[in-house]
Amino acid sequence: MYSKKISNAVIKRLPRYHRYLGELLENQVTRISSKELGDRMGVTASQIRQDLNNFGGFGQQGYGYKVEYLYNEISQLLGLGKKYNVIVVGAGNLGQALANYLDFEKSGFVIKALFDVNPRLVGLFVRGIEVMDMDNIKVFVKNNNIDIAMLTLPKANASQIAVELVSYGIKGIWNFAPVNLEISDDSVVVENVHLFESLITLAYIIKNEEDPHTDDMYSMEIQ
Amino acid sequence: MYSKKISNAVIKRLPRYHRYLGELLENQVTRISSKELGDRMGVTASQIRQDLNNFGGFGQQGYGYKVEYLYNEISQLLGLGKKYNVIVVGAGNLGQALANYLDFEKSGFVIKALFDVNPRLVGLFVRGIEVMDMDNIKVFVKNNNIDIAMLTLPKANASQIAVELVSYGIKGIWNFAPVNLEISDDSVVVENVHLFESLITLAYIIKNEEDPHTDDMYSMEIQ
DNA sequence: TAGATTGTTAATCGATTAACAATC
DNA sequence: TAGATTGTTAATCGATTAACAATC
Repeated sequence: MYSKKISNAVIKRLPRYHRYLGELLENQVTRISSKELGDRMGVTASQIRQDLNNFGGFGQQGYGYKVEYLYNEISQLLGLGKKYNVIVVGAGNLGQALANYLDFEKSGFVIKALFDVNPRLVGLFVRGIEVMDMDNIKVFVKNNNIDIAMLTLPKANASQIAVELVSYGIKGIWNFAPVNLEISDDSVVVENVHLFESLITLAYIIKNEEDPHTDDMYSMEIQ
Repeated sequence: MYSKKISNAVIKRLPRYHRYLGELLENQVTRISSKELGDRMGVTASQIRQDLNNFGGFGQQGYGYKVEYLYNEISQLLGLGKKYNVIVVGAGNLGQALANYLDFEKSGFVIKALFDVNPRLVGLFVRGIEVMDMDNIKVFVKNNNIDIAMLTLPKANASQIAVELVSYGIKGIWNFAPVNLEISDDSVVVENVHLFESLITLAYIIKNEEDPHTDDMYSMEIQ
């Protein structure tokens, strides 16, 4: 069966369509054209139609798109409604913040445990979820069918632990450590969130907008 | 004076070059060719040379690049070494995690205060930094020359507060709220960090790699 | 039916890669 | 000098936008 490759650019836009459609739904909007949705989102109608047609024809000529139907279709595409078992590796501030973020749970990302090497943290409970010693991670991942690890470790340990996690059968790593994980195994998906680089980029653009030598040439479009 | 527009794609790669060069420096590597740097980073030598030549010729023919020199030049380009006054707006888990992240301070992003509406949080100190009542934000921003606001508010309040901050003269907003801030004012730069969308994207790719109907067609390249 | 808007093909634009003369 | 590798121009590739026939 042939199916064409979906570009990463398109995939990254899907959650955003989903979010906007969710808002329309909340506001009792029942139908929308690609033109109007594009105007609201700040993208072209063409792009929306091209993107959606990677996955199928969800609209009707002369009418537009049914908001609820399209919302549900995109939910399906994204796999929302599926349940993912998650661990948080590194129970510092960021790890705890992630564990406390309830919206993940609502969307099917169920956090099963946190892990840390720090004995002061081990045994604590964050929102009812236990912080376990890193030594237990292997057994835990294997016994609890863990799909995704949220990695909030310091740079020094991140790569090694990531490789271990992959060997225990984890399917995805959401990486907050400031390293690019080098994992040869193709069965794992890595998504890097380099917060620091994001902040530096922001500062760079501020700096150059202020700079009187340069024209106003950096757009504020981002993400 | 003419200067050509630097594309966003290039700007977003600069911090990554900076990071790799920093690591080379730590390992006492003194020179590197675009070929070897590209191999390490997983990009083409061409891309590195093209990117750098947006800003000037930093290398020498037949030799390559001096690591320390190039590192310093990119630091300069990015404005590292400059000092930015920062506030964290929303002192929940994520806000506190950001305030605790020392690496920001090291790089010149000095957090001056946190703000929250929750009276339980107001008056607390996070790493010696006071959590203040949101009512004080206007005066504080104006009196303390605040450059950047890290916004970790719930969706409902984010847009309104963002608009206010802009009116108080803030230059950049690092937005963690799951909304696209609509700010017409061109003098402010917004960088959105939509963590939830990032996680959904990860899950989507996992799902489709597993799915036996589709070939292995989603690359694990990300960011 | 007439008007609107899709799905889809074609044109454009921009970013990446390749090639190579310049030169250290 | 000969070899290596840059800076830069040209070619390719992919993503975005425009156009329009199909059709609700």
